Amino acid sequence: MSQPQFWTDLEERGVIFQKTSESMGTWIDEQLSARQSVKAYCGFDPTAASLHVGNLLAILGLRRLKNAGVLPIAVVGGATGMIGDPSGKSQERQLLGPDDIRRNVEGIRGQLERLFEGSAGEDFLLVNNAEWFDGLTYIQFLRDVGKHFSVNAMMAKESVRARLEDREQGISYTEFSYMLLQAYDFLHLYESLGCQIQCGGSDQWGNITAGIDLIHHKHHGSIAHGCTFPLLTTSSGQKFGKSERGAIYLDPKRTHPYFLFKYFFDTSDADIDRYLKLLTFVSMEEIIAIAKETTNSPEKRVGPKRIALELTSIVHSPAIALACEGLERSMHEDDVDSFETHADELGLLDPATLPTDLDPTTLPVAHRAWAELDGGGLPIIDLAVDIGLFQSKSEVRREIQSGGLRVGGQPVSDVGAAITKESLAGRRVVQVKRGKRQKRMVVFR
RNA sequence: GGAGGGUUGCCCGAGCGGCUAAUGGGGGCGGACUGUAAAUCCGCUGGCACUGCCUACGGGGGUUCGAAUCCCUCACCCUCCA
Repeated sequence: MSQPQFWTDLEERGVIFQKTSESMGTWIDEQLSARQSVKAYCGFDPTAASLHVGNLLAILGLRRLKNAGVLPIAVVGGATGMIGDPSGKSQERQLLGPDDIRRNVEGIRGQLERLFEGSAGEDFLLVNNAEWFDGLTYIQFLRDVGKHFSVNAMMAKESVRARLEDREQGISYTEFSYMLLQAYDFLHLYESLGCQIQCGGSDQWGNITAGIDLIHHKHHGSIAHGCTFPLLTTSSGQKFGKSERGAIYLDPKRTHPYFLFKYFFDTSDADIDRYLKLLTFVSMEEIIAIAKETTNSPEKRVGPKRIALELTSIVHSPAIALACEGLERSMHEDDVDSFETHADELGLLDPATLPTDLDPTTLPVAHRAWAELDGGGLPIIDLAVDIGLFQSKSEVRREIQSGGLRVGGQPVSDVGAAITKESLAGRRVVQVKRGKRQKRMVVFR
């Protein structure tokens, strides 16, 4: 039997890593053609009040299904988040309190509405599994759910086995029980909403199949499907979505949009194709064209630029994406006028509109008082540390000695050099650059 | 309960009385090359008031002119026996 177009596209892009059935796509198609509603859910851990780029693949995966006519359900693990999923974790997890979780769930809601381009309750559903776990007693749970699981089978699951074999870490009974909770989520969604599909990261496979087994046990002849998305890594083996500064959040109050833009803009050639396929809605034809363009004239950097633009648009907005691109170009070319325009668009120019609570070292701009240039001027060695480009003055000295520090495009050769009003030649902005990539615009006012 | 082994810089891992801010590898940063990519080669990689001083080899104490290196003690981890 032939696969429907949308499913073929998913497979071609490599979005589907594992699936419970070869005919999953066809089944979805049949249901939709018969005007049956199809629902698919994916769980999100409320470990922080914001999602991060590591969650994007799953969210966009759900959105692809949504585009095909499936109703997405995002399950926020308000209850299970209090337990901690052992999958993919080598350490026992720290437990979150109910207040933290409640706050985190609220933060995530808004982000999902933006990413699903709709409102919760209509275009997609957002549920918190605390709703059905809070009233459930332990005894009830063991009778209704626990009875259907064999410990022997549970111990064979990869997520558990890895921890059993690790004598240093081990696994607590709490985390061992996690898969039952997630299985129950699926059962509950099946019974209450008729949800028949669960998807998630590839580390969720064991939990997903546990849920399907539970549904089959409770409802003979029922149909439930599951699929996983591939584990996204960078070609250099780094964990996707982690910068040296930590996780990259979708919340602009935690991670400035420009930082997110830059993260994707720095994508290496080897990852371009995969990222375009998995993280954007750019068509396959266009992806092939971009690959060709990258081979022919790599200096245009159409691939990385496209990835950065697409993702910044999806996460924030097309206008912000364009401003980021403009800012990046002006930073690269050290074009002060253009920099001021774009920095202003992003609220980076005026200290009053500057996003607060952000790690200043992740921002492309630093603000200093004009008066600091009085007298002998502002010593570069001090400034370079203050704006977070270096951790110590010794580092700056070494950098100067190896010729990697530039101010206003000019290499600094003297360790004792200072910036003065005269050296700025009437300007109020100057670029301080460490090597080729780390740079910051210093604005004096 | 008994017997051993271990804890070194961001990570791994040498050193086992002075020549050790501490070999080597990884990572990170810079330079060359290039396309704001990757690979490769070269250099740097505790701090400061930087030809010097301070801090550092799990914590504390001691021996010694001098200890990461020897002794005592506390904490944590591992292995074997019961």
